[in-house]
Amino acid sequence: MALTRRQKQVLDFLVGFINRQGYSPSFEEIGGALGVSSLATVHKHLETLAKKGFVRRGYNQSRSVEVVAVPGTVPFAKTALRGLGRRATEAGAGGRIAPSSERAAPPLAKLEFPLLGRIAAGQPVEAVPNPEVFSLGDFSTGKGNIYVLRVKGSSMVDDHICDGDYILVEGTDTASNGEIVVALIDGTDATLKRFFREANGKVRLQPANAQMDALVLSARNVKIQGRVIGVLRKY
Amino acid sequence: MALTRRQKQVLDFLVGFINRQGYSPSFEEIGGALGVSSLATVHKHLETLAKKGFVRRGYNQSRSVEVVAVPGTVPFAKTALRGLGRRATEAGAGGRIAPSSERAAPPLAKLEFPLLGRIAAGQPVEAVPNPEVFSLGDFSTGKGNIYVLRVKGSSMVDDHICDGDYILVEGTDTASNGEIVVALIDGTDATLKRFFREANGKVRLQPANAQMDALVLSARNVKIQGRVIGVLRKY
DNA sequence: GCTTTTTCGCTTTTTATTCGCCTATAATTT
DNA sequence: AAATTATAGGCGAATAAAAAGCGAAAAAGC
Repeated sequence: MALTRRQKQVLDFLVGFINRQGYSPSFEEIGGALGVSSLATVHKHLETLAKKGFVRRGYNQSRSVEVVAVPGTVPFAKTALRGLGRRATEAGAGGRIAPSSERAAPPLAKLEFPLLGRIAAGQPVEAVPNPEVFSLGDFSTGKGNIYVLRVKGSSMVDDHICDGDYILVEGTDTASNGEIVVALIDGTDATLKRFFREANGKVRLQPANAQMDALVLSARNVKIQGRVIGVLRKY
Repeated sequence: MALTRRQKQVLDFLVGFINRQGYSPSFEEIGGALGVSSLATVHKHLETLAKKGFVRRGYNQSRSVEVVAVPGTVPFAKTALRGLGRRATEAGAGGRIAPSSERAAPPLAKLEFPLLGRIAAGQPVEAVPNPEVFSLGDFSTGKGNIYVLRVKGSSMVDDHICDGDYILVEGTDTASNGEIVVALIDGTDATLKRFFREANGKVRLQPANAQMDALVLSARNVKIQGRVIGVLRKY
């Protein structure tokens, strides 16, 4: 069943609120956010959303709204199938990734978004016939433990990795030439650089920043901690 | 059954609108976009599309159009059920096309990764005590529909958005000065630029690329389709 | 006792339906 | 060839229904 504009606005607010706060808003908060002064109206909206199956809540229970579905991509193809098969590997291989697994999962973190097409100059974005789905699962390589780091500093700007960006790192202790790695120097300093193996047991850690010089070090002083498999940026 | 040119135009508009807004357009909006002034005509188009099986909607229900098929699209069951575990049964109950709204509860797999800390030069990465998690849900703003586009071309490189990157877009028809937007020019060309409102009803669409010039256009020729809220890159 | 949700009428706004009529174009019949 | 019929596309206006809104009072939960 489809949503009206207003219903979609309500649902969007719920998703956002719950994702940010970790709990459901009260009727008054919902009304406030949407410019609705009557709780009756809010109530009606929630009932409709529940009837349509996007939301679930307990009768007479405060702040009990859970979002159970989000209207997705138009001609439902391939959705929801990506990135799931590999989970087991990732969870099992890791071990040292911290307690995130013990945390209660939020009712619905929106993990996937429709990939509608390409943007440049040319066709309108309308009418992409077969939207795929983009999800964080697409980053899983199946090879190692994956974690996120926040980038500080601008040693990789020329590679378009900026201060404040998040990098997705796959834990590994080896790397190929040219890969961007998280490396530990002398067991104490972690750094983000491009990795190159040089002659006679040396490695070169090359920043992507014209202002900075490469580090050439003896291989035994450098421990690869992981390689960068993705970049995420929030505005 | 095949579509006429006009019918295809209507369907294309519906697909685009629903993907971008997350809800169905009203008859008036459809008419407006296609240059049709009579609601009767819109109504007739939707009836034909429904009769031909491309669209489904409820009698007398506002904004209830759902697109169930797009010519050139392989139906869900044929493409998707390949090499999957329990998800297959869950998602494809009966093998029919599941309308997005009926999609079952959120995938339990949590596509979240621990946010271990900051990387620059300093502490080793291991030792961060209390990792937060990073998930795509963090991008939900609560304000609009979110979708992903793939970037083609380098009009935004100076803002570190590169060819091949994915951008997360929040569907909206307004924007503030300086925001990166997806804009539709003259109803035909979609483009990615920074948005600035100029004097006397003009807007400036500013690429972030020293080689390119800004476009200054009359506001009515520019339709904002969304604003960029994030960037994703895979290596 | 205090906060939050439910329910009741009732009003307004938004949106869909339907009716009659018009014009092209393509296909069929005379 | 001319006349006829069918079909797609179109117009505007009247009508009807669903969606969205209000305030206040009752009920339920903590």
